[in-house]
Amino acid sequence: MGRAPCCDKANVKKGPWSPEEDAKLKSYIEQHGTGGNWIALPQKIGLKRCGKSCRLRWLNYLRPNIKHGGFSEEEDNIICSLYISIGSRWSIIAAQLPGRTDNDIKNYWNTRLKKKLLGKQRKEQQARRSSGLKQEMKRGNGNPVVPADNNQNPYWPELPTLAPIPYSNHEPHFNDHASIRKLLIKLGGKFSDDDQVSHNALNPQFLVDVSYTQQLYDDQSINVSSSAPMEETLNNSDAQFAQTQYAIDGAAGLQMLQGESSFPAGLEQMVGGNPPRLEGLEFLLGDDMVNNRIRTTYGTESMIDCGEMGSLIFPPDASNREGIIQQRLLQECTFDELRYPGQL
DNA sequence: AACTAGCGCAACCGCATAACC
DNA sequence: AGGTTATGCGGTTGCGCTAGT
Repeated sequence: MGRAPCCDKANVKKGPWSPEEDAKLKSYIEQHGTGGNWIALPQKIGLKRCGKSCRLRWLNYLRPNIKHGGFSEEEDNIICSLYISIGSRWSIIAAQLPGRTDNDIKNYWNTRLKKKLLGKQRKEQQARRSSGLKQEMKRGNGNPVVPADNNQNPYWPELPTLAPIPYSNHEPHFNDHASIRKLLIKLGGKFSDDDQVSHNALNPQFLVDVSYTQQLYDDQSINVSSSAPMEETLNNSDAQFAQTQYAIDGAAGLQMLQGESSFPAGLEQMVGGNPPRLEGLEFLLGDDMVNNRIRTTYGTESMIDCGEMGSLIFPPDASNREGIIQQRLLQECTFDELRYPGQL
């Protein structure tokens, strides 16, 4: 037996929403909320729409503070970084971009950003090829080849260094402990009272102080401890999440270490726990990268080695910093010191 | 001016999972 | 514990607009 349909398809209107329908839905939700039941909502308002459709319309279009179009370079950057780290998990990516919906980001990526990066990549490849050719000609080599450069990823476009995202204090998400906790649990998954933060903590490739995220969250520190239970840390309002460290293992974390990104540290959990989807990213990562993604296995699915991802994403000088970073982390230096070397 | 191809976006579909009974 | 229902999410589709011919 198949699954019961969520609504009576015959009596449900489809297609674009009229301004009247929008107004009905908006005013009702603004006055009464969703009532926790989207399926019943259209009947209450007298809309001939499926509950799912109402929910989508509200979330993607009618909800207050929704931004449409006009993506900034910074937003592009964040989307790219996150896409590489976690794949097409649009809702999580959207959560890092206030006012953006998953649908919007998905559309933007599929229709523009991918092409934009592809264009950049082609330009760079061309430039590299021609400069290599010139060098070989200078040396008098009659059979020029494109120079092999293991440190430099030819597929990653140069992206400007990110400034911190100016999160609004009025943004509803992440400005309370419960939301942060929810996010981190969602991202990291398994936190029990006895648990260390994650398996990453047992093998702390990277440890960073995440005090930087304070700026993002209305001055409420989220300092997640690798030595204290996650739950306890998140519940500890008195200590205001006392200065601790958080294990980072993966592209997103490394990126943060190197000051190239500005999304919350909790995301690294996902990088470690969920293999990034690289299919279709050949233009960014190169065919070899995508095809030979078997490095570390998580169950039956393979994922790419995060260290390799790191060197892919960062320019050569940045990846050389890895050793220094690890040394410094051993000395328990803070993330801010890494981000702003010599400035603190 | 008419036609067409490509693009961008809103909306739909179906699956996975959470929540409830 | 197992079945049912609601919700959330990512992939896909279809339509309207625009630029090119």
